[in-house]
Amino acid sequence: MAVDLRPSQALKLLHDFNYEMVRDDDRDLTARQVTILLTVYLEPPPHTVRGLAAKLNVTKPVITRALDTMGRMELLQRRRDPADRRNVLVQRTVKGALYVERLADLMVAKSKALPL
Amino acid sequence: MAVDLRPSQALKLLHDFNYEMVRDDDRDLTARQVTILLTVYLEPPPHTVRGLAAKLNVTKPVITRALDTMGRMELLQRRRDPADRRNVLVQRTVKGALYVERLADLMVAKSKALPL
DNA sequence: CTGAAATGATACGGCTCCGAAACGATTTTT
DNA sequence: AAAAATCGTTTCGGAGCCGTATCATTTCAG
Repeated sequence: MAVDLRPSQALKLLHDFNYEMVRDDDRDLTARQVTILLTVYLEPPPHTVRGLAAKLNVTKPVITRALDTMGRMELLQRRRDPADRRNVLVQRTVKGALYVERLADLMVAKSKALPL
Repeated sequence: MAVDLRPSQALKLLHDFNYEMVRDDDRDLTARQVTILLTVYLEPPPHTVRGLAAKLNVTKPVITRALDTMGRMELLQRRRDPADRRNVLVQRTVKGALYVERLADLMVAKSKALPL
């Protein structure tokens, strides 16, 4: 069955999802950080700093700093590319997988509560 | 028909939506700002600083500053409550309505593109 | 009429993020 | 082997957002 979302439902879903995130977490990820995280978890590897920067249309330092931040949070990890040691490969972590799973569950729960 | 979203679809929707927002706008709203904006546009008035702060579980200055920022962007506007001049009523604007409409359209478009 | 309560705004110091530019390490080209 | 190119990081000054504490205005209670 296709996902058929009306504009009013889309807005309510967006609101309810953000509302829950804002209420729960003291400090949450920026839109850029979420996009980086989900890109790494949803799209096929490898993910490099340069590749992510080009894909998201941001500068390289933005990626580096986002990796610093989300690395501290253990949501992502860096690893040198053994083939070309100039590259840094961005990889998933257990904690990151759980975080992404929580995002998915929250979206699903909020979508189920939408009015017909 | 109910909105039936699987976890993998939810994540892709979240990713695609954020991706587009990040790529388009140089500077985007924070999760808190989005939540404030959608609360004002989706829930029945009146909306006061104190009421929004309590609802979102944030401090009052957070709301004041968000109103400063989104007021400059003309997405929301302040108005003194004539009945009780201590209150500030947060109201919609034409520009804000267009912005919210754009959010809805983007969500709908991305949901239509989801795999079955 | 005066003091307390309520409301939103402001001041402050701290933290994070930003883009541009410069930098060190590594690889590729000449 | 030297020079050029590539990649990610760091540095810099600037801007935004944070929570706490305080402030001015307005309303309400005694």
